[in-house]
Amino acid sequence: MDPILLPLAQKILSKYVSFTQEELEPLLQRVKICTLKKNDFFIDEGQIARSIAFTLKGYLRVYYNHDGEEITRDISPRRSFVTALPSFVSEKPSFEIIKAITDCELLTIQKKDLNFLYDNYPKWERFGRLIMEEMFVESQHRVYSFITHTAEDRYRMLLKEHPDIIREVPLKYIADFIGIKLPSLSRLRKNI
Amino acid sequence: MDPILLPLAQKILSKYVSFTQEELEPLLQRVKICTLKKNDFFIDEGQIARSIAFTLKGYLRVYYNHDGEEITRDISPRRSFVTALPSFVSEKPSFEIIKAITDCELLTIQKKDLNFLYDNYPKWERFGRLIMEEMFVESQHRVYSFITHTAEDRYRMLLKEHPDIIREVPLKYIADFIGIKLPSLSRLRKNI
DNA sequence: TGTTGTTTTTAACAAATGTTAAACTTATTC
DNA sequence: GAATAAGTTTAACATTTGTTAAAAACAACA
Repeated sequence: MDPILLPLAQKILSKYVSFTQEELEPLLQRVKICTLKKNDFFIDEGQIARSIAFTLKGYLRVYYNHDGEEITRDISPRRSFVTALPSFVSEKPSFEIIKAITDCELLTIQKKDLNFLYDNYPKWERFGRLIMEEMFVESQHRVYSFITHTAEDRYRMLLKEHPDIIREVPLKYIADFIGIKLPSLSRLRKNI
Repeated sequence: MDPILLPLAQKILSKYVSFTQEELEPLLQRVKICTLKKNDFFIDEGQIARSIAFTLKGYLRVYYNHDGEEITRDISPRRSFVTALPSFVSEKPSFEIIKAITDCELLTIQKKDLNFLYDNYPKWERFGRLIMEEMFVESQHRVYSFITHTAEDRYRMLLKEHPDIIREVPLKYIADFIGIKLPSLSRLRKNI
């Protein structure tokens, strides 16, 4: 295990539950660093999502095929947890596809290893619950943004909260992410 | 504690984690039945969301005030978990308001009691995690529906999955829920 | 440098949704 | 049951977004 991971893991995790160095051991033994080249798949369609990733570098795109079109649901910012959750939870083939937009560096853990942690360490189960709560709140926030705001508002918000995404991710994916088509996004950008 | 609750609780919960009668005791001691009249608040703006509800009868609406308008994010179907999660998680005043659309009967549990269960029974912590995972998947599903489908599709889907909601909930809330204004919804309905 | 492929913008027209206000329908209340 | 309130539809017009295809800008690479 890369020794550089210890302080990193402590920093990331301390937001949710504080772990001693010892308590982190079971995680550090199970976590792997995974690098992806641009356009590599983290999870392909029909695969079962057996692991969850935390992004260290680069951007992933979560999308699915619908009537021959790729519909992008999410663009992972740095330092966020990513998986095809419906497949991860149900252990059924994934309709969602996760692909590297740029070269990526990820921390990953297998579901079976995560379950081992859940089964044997209550603190890790708690961590899992808190992560899910946070992701759920974030997802609700996104639902609000569709109901409350115009596409232009959503673009401005993204620009403000994740300027790095707008710099580094092709606009066609960003258009999808804010729920409009590419030419409409181009139009908006003229007013900004 | 109402003795009718035991089989009910077992049925609801067994979907996630199976509990023996004994294991259910700590929950049953803490859960309360709460009835609301139409237009009563379950959580009002500025209040801290100290409890979570499970709907037995009736419909709740989750909304917030934005520029003098009420923006409805969610209409709770029967048998679902409802709270103002950002406030519930952070213990800060809620911007979300939860109000009874019809007379309601709810099962509720206080956050402090839930935390007691989490702290003392690993099975309950697991239950909490699984619920959050499910709610998160459901919320992602909703994000997809905004990105992928037209307002008409969303209305048809609601009609198919929750015809009871369309029967019993005023259309102005439903319009909000599917992300359009009331007159637009009326127009759609003509084609259906 | 030139070539190729990708990304982004633009334009013209079509379709969907918003806005406002009035008319209509259905509940509720006295 | 008349009066009032609440909920829904309609219409006319404004605005936003979609669709398609072409042009322009940019990047990657031989």
